[in-house]
Amino acid sequence: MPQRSVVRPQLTRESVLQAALQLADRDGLEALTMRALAEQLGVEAMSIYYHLPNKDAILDGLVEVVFAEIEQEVGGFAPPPSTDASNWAPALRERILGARRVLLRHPWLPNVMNARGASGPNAMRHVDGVVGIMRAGGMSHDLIHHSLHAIGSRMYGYVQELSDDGATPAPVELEQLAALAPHLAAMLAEVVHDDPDSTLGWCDDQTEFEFGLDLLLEGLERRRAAQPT
Amino acid sequence: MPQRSVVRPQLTRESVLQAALQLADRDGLEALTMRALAEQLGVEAMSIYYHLPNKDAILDGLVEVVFAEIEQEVGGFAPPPSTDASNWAPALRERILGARRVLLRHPWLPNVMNARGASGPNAMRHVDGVVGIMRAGGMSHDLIHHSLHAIGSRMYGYVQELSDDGATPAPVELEQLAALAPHLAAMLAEVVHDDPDSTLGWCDDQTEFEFGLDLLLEGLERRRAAQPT
DNA sequence: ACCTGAACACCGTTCAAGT
DNA sequence: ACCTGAACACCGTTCAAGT
Repeated sequence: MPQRSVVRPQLTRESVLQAALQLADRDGLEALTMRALAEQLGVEAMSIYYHLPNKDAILDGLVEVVFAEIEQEVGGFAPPPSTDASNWAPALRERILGARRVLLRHPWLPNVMNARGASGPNAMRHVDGVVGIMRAGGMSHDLIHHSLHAIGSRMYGYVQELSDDGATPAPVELEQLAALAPHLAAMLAEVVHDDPDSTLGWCDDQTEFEFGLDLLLEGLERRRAAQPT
Repeated sequence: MPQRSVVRPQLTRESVLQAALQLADRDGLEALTMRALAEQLGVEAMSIYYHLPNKDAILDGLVEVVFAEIEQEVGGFAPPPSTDASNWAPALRERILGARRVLLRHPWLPNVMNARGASGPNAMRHVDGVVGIMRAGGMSHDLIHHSLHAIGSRMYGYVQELSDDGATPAPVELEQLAALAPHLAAMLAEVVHDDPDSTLGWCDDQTEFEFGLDLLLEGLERRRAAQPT
């Protein structure tokens, strides 16, 4: 007699992730243990493993769930149709502030991304939208690439890097990516093509660091010179 | 007969931190456990607790050890004597790149700072030097304050924020800080004074986020407009 | 197919005990 | 003063077993 299925709906991947999200939002990331999560679900800890292979899979799933929420918040990842050279920056600004509004609801997520990365389809499509906005603004793929590094910590609410893991994608993977994130795939194809040496990690971290740093220093010097004396 | 004191020098706070640094550099942060650290020292795990109260104290100690290394690398935290409005930006650039060179030798440290903060005396004096450079360049305390937020992730090799914990320092603490980090203390005194509402967390995170974001967007727009067509 | 219980190999840490 | 050993309360996870 499946009486208990009346009081406790059904354990699924989705219900586990939903409960994990609530638990982390309420009590923080360190409170998200398999045992605490099971208790919240009214189930034994080991039951979770039937629906998700391990805790890392839960964390990866949470990142994707939140990026789905970001997609809602910004009205879809596609660049606004009217984006051009005159308004790409405000469009990107809105996109990034929208992502930030969501991340402020889940302040523990940047730490998860920092530890586990954010390379699921939703996260990829988010980046794709940002690339699309810059592309519509008339930026070269090379400049877009540098820009992604420069704004990375802002995009993800202060996290490490975009993807040091993002070692050179094999051509096959790049084809798969193109279906999901065409702007991003086009950028990668061009950047990798232009610099074929960079087979292990296609980004020169030092160059990217200095690019972003100089952007900030230039802006600060302008602010300084504009100060009332 | 203290024979073993010949083969194993003496356990001290410093030798524990030195071994912890080596262990983290070699095997990563997740390999730094009390038991593994004890083994590296040729001692039982519990012996460490005689010299340091707990693991958090070890992590805090490591942050300070690395900031001492940064002090060496940049030739002292004091601003170069010749710093003025014409060269403050290159001076700050060198300071930040020097810190980065050290952090690249200890790539696990940003994660420690992210989790534990960096509020020891050496870390404070590092920030003090940065404030001093900007001050010598003729920036107002208010602009310096915004600037610190904007370059925070670069200063610390991509970490969260400067100090959300840095809630309003009590006047007494501020006096103590002045002895260690006079430029920083002067800035805090002025900024807190100007905005007395901000008794809980003297920074408007949203404002600081947008300040840094706009700095980047402006710079990127200039780069875009300068592209060859 | 879905869930459970006992057990294992780890953590950081307390506490009483050794020398 | 300095170090040890056993034990505790946690982790994530394996594996055989239940229904």
